[in-house]
Amino acid sequence: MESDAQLLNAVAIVLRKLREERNFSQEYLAAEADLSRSMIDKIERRKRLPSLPVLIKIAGAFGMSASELVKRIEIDLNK
Amino acid sequence: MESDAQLLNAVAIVLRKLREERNFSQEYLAAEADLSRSMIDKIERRKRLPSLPVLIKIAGAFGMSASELVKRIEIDLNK
DNA sequence: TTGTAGACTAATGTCGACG
DNA sequence: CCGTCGACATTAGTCTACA
Repeated sequence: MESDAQLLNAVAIVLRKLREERNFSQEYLAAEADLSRSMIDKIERRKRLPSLPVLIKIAGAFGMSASELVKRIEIDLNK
Repeated sequence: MESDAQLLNAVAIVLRKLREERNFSQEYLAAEADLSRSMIDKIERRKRLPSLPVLIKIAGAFGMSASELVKRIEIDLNK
């Protein structure tokens, strides 16, 4: 099953890293991405996996493309 | 909302194109990606948007990375 | 500012069937 | 081989509240 746990982990780590690099609060990021803070929080705590539209929104909030964001997740997955 | 309809459309088009390029049947692709044929069918007919794990599985079945697959979707979105 | 959680709605994904 | 669909289970995502 290639373990969703690993994926949850990678997404959480990448998201938090990007957010902290930019000194974004969860609330600010949520507003920029047009998401609830609850969602950001849950992704970072590995309680939820973002859907494709959410990935795109988050990538947009970070000023990058969704494929770039996914690439970072894949890189983290292979560690 | 950046319209989910456009996204549904782009994903459907990219998936079908890749599948037909490789002469994969829906059933074969579903087996390779460890998904139901129903899911492949629904994505191609814009009834469902794939989640991140599903995107990764489909990309794997096509022998490409998820970021590469997402990139193709983004390219199609910008047309 | 973040972690946590409950209750809820919406969407995803499966199985099985039929044409 | 594909389009379609209903019933169902699972997961994503929101809102609210509290430490």
